[in-house]
Amino acid sequence: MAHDLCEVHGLHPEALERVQGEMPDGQTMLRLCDIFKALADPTRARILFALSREELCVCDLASLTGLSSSAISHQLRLLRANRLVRFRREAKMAFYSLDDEHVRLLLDQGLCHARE
Amino acid sequence: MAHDLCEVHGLHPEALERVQGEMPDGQTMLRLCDIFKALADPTRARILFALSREELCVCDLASLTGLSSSAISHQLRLLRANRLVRFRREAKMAFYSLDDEHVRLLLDQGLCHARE
DNA sequence: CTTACAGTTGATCAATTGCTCACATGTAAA
DNA sequence: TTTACATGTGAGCAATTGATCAACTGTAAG
Repeated sequence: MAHDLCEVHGLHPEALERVQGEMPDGQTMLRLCDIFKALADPTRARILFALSREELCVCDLASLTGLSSSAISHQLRLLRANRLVRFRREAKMAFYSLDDEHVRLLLDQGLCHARE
Repeated sequence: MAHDLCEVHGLHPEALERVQGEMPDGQTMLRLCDIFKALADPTRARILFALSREELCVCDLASLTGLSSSAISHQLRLLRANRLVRFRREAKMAFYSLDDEHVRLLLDQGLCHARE
């Protein structure tokens, strides 16, 4: 017996208990991952970077990325669902922009790290 | 003709040009996405959060997450490949910790946003 | 040497994901 | 009203991903 004891209790129970106490709850963790997931795709990262500089419509973003406006629309839907972008309608067009200053901060911080 | 003109040139060429000028190059973008990808999974997010508080071994992380040490080892390999964690060997154990203060900042910033 | 065990690794498989395609919606010019 | 066109949406498909399983490695106690 005593098999897998390590994986059940861990080798450093005191340290584990400290970490457990501060660990965010499951829902917060999922929300956190959703935010990072939104930033974790080249297309969406380009979209968000562009919107951090200018308010743009779907066509602009399609042109910028070289993808179809359908593809962009799908991604914007996801970004809207995560409340990372908001939009306003004007005639036929939909103008998108960042919903939150936090997003810009995350992007810039990530870029800073990406460039070492 | 003049079909798809929108998707070729965009509707706001001046704005597009401004954004294009500041857009990070492809390699930087991929690196950026790799970093965010590493943070975009609940298991890895938990691992990174834990390591942001304590130096821990694979067993500890397995116990913390309820996953096999194999699963954890796979994820740590990925995190190592992205230079987000480093480790030192001591007898049979491998102690992991965050490789970079930037990671802790990104995590905390993300959490701040996740909690609104 | 033998055993135990922390850790690593490659194969595999189900689930997720990002795009395309075809079609629907809504607005405005002709 | 007809037409053009910016945008949104559901289905489908190929590629990616995260876990499990079954090995294997290396270290240290007996």
